[in-house]
Amino acid sequence: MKPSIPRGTRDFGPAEMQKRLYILNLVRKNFELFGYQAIETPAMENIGTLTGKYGDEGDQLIFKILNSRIHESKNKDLLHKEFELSLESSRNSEELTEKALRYDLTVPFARFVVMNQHLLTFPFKRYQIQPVWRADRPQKGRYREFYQCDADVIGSDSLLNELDLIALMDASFSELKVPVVLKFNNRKILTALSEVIDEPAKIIDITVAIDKLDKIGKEGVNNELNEKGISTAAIAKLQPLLDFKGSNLEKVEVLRNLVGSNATGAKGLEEIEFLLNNSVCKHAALELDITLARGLNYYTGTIFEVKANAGTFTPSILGGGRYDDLTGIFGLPNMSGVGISFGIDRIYDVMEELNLFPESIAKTASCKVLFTHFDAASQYFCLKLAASLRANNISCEIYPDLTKKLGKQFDYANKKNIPFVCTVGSNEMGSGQFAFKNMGSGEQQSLNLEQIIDLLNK
RNA sequence: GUAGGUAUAGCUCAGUUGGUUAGAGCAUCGGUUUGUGGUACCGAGGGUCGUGGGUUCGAGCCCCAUUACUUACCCCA
Repeated sequence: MKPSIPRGTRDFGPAEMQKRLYILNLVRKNFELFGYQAIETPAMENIGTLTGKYGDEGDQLIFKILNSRIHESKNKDLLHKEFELSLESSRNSEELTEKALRYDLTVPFARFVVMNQHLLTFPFKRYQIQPVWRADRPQKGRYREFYQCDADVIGSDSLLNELDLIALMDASFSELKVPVVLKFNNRKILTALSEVIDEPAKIIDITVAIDKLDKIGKEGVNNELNEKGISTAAIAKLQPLLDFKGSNLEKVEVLRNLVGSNATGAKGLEEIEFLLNNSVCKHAALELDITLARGLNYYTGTIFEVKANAGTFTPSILGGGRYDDLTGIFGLPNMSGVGISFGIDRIYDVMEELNLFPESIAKTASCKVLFTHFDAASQYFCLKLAASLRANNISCEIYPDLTKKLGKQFDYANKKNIPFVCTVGSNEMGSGQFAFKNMGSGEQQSLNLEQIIDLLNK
């Protein structure tokens, strides 16, 4: 059988993992630096936990898991009916599928908070680094299995949390040396907008259309609004938003004219101004993007999106925002939360594109010393030497196969970037002086075990 | 769902208007070198040319279908 893996999934070899871990460890370090604690949740959730949280398009992209042992069902007539119904529409039938792979980490987190509320101290700050799955059509920078690295605070509506997250994003991208634009907006503005133009029911259509402005342009947005049945008068009122270009503060004024009189709009403006006045970005370019909307349904306040600036390749590498009532659906109301999600797979792609990985990563060796030998006796002797090195916290390995060819064993060390080779034969076993070679310089000396340990611990 | 591109050795790819036994580099194994790697030289193994059909005296190459992968749109990390 020809080996293959499902489309949109990838294997990661040692070289790639070195680079992935570089990003991952840096992000994890910053999460902990800012006081977030690790949690994990299962790869699969009950399907009802996930559906309805991501918008119609999002729901279509959830990977569903077929119930096991349906062939043993006692009610096959019902199964036949459910299957036929599911051919007609995208409804979920729990008879056929009651579990699904998680689509993001935020919704499982909300579920976790509700189930574990008696154990948690609020405001609760958690981080979570796990894969998620989306039944998307893969293409450049888009995978069906990818990692999200989430940091969320729940149980606090203070805007200090937003400021802290901005600092966290700024520090992380600065350390990774990835050039970014940190865009933000506030869903309250979009809510107010839909009220001001008398189309409150169309808020999602409006936000989705506006979000596409930089891709399809003003006319494209207007066409889409028109197709969604938004009135001409309402579209006319939106034009100042689509036309405007200028500084962050000038954008605030445009918004004030548009939605300042609306109570929700005024609140949104207040929040935006607070973030503009108090956030500190040393690396990222902070930009109020009044057309940023984001597809996920659960956001209600601040929304974040970070775009990498890698020439023509400018994928969105982080998303996030505030959700006021995500736990309400699970029976715990009044729990405002805010969080962000680093997309490390795309960060990896950007860093590869811009050559941002430190060179030292490529040279990382599997261990420090390789023991080479000639026969079973000398190989066995290496076991004791290896144990001594490891007891001194020096990583090492013994060439596992028996071969008379030293060259082959040296070649192995060379290919694995192992910096030192210690050769053990009958002479060495007798004298306790080992042939110890530095693979970089080619220099070789005769040392006893103690001298080797001293040299490597320097 | 819509539209393009690709499919030849383990990997990356050549392969002329259709012509005899389908090639290269890398990788693997062996040798030059039976106690020393990177460089060099010599040699070996490894392919039903994605699959099925068609055109032709003759198909890796042309035509049709099909599958997989990939890119763009939609949406998103």
